[in-house]
Amino acid sequence: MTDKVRVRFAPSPTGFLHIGSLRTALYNELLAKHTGGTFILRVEDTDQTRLVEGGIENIVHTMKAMDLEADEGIYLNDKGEVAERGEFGPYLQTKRKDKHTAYAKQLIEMDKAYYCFCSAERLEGLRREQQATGRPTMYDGKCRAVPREEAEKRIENGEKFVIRLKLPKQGTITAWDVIRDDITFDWALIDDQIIIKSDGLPTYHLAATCDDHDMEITHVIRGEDWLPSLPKHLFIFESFGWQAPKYAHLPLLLNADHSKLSKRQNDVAVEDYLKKGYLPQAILNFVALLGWNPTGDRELYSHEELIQMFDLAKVNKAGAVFNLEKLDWMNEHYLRSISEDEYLSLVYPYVKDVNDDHNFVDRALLLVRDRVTLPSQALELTASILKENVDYSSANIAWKTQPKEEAIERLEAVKSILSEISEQDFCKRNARAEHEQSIKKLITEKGWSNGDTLWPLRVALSGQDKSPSPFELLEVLGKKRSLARIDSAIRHLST
RNA sequence: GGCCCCUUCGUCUAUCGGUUAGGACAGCGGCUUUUCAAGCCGUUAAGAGGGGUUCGACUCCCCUAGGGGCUACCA
Repeated sequence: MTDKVRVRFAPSPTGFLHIGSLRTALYNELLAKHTGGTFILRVEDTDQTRLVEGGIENIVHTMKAMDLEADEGIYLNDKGEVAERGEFGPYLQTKRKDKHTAYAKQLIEMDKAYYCFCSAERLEGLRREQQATGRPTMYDGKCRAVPREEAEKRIENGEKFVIRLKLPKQGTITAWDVIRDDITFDWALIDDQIIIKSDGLPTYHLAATCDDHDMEITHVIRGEDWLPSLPKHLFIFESFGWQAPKYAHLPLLLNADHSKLSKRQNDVAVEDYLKKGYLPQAILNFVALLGWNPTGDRELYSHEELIQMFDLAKVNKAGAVFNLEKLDWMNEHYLRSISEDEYLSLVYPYVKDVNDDHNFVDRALLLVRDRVTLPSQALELTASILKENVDYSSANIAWKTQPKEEAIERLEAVKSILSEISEQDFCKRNARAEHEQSIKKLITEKGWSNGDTLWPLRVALSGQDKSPSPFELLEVLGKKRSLARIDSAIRHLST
């Protein structure tokens, strides 16, 4: 078989791109790109009750932000409107309703499906009774006995109906999964699944299988939660005499307590992570390695490298806990590997309101770069530098048990050498090295220690027990602010 | 309850019968140091349990246990 790979990501437009769906989409895309195949985006909107306004746009937009774009199917045009491209459309499932209806009728012709007139009440009662007696809850097949002529007459008379699959009642079916190998199911335990709802629209089972066939999908990569319905899907392919695609059921993403990843315990929308400032490449890298790792001794991969190394057969079987600590670490890594300009543009929006001096703000942001995990933290990390009046109430200006008088003496001495430096030299690029040299020279000459001089100086400049070094602060603050802060600290010590 | 899937350090994972069971995050310790980070170095920590198969099992098979998913006119 040299057929080109055709894979699809088929989300429901129920609001946002789920982080688990992101991984499913990514694995689909990786397989397509790895093999030179086609990545298709189809939207499964057959549940009219769960549609969300703008849901499709949001999903496609988020995928694009994550560097995932389909080669075929749904996309957003220049105006940001939902559009589609490709030879196998439509790619919006409800637009394929006529095809689905025709396929369902064909199944009925072939005696692989039947009309069912059972009311919701009867089904509910049946289920309750089965539960009470400890039996598996499934449809009892009552309408299998309704002759087709009678069924068609009832439909003509306007009676509500659905169409169910007429599954075998005995025997087993063995399905093959790329990740899990053979899986055997007992037909007797599988429900006659509804494939056409009373609103005339198909359920997932019919729509997805028929569309996958029509779109010539070669590999279906989806979540493990679909595994139990695989026999029904294979039954449909078999009934039509179609060749089924290869199936790969991905392990689930888990909460810390190992339950299926949920809103209650985690942020599950990709846009939530984007909003917090996680970088797309960090999210992509992190999610890719949840359930798969090409080597095991390396963690950082670009999208391109993931494509090169992807191997569907090597995907794990067990679910993976979605653990933010590693994502944080990756985000820090990527935050430090991008250019200064890129870094600043990510972080600047969070602090732009604090100080009008753009240049000053940028330099402060650069100073805390090694401390930033998420761009949103930039504000608190730079606050003590950027605000004009330093508050010393929460810090000790004197070092350890150092007497106040000594701290004042050291600050006065440092101030006097700093006063000699021109405004321009004071804050020129890399002035920090010269500040360090001259202040350390002073310390040596006087026979002082680093601690009893540098601690008071640093706290004088930052107002914080914990902060960047005094030399860096001097350079970024500039002469005027630095001297003012030293004066202010001395005053604070004197009272 | 029934069916299906899964099971290596706390977490993500490597290992496709022979390894001192490797890496990463987190943790811990150290170096550096005026502080906090960063960085560098080091370190703790794992094959659920029981049977087989085999010269040899984390790896193959069976059982048990535990976890998860599904059990809708939702996907």
